[in-house]
Amino acid sequence: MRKLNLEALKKEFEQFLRKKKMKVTRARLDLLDHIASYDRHFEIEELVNWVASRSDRPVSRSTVYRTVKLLEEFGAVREVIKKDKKTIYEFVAGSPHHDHLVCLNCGKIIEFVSDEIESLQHQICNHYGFKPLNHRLEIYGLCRDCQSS
Amino acid sequence: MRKLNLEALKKEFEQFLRKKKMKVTRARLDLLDHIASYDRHFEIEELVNWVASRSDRPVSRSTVYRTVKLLEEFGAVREVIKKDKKTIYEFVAGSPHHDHLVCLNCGKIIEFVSDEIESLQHQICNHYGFKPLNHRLEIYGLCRDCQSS
DNA sequence: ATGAGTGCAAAGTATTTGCACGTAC
DNA sequence: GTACGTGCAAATACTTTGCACTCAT
Repeated sequence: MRKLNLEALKKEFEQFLRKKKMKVTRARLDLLDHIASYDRHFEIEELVNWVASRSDRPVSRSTVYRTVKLLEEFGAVREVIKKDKKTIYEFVAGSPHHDHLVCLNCGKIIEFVSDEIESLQHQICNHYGFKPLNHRLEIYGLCRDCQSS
Repeated sequence: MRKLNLEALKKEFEQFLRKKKMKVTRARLDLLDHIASYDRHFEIEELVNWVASRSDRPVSRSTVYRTVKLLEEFGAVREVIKKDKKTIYEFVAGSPHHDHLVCLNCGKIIEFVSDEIESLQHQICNHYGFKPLNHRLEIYGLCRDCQSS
């Protein structure tokens, strides 16, 4: 599956925190652990419950919000879409950049990778003198299953 | 600029409403008018104020929310991004599909069109048996001006 | 020891909704 | 005249924040 050394990632995160003069706390490391083991798209509420369910050290909703934001900055997590009012995130450390097909009927999310699209994007940015830091491509429609029914 | 006959668009919208057995009201037509003349990215709050500022018939925030949703369904408006908690829309009737470069520093939005990317997207959808209805590509980064400063 | 981190409850904010009244048909 | 549309205020629902306490350094 994911070719990622979780221990190494945690060490990097600790360094990231130290560099920002922030503290390496149990809640922060625990959350990175739990998000990595959840290993798919998640929303804050799910994460709060997931943590509560598999550990005897729950983390408060506020801290989850604060830490997810931090992990986003660190680069281990990214925002996928805002669906209704909720934000859906994904754990991305160790996996290549990818985009999404989102089924409007069943909500399924299919990931795909396209180097050609990535490279066209770079051409476009060059043309505008724009420095890309991040991007997001989502295609909304109907997945195979939902088309038949 | 925009090659669009506003009167024709309004007629189409009226037909759209009748087909849905909805009423053709002053608020609905007025809003289409105002959005067309605003002619750039907008948020609900801006639209409410814009309408209030240039007409003696303001439209309530609730009706704006309801009507924008309707115009989205009709196809004259589309959601661009959710920024913070707000949703940013754009008027799209009469203009070709395009995507966005969003400057993270100043908030500027640059539009671009790429047929190559569109066609690669179709290839990907075919591969997954996915029927695309709609898509959204945003590249976040720094615009030319914000890189220098 | 000290200040940053955490949990809680309260506040905030974009959006939605119930209801009484107005208006298109 | 009837039912749908509108405006208002209240309700929602996700997210943020102030504050007192706890913990990493």
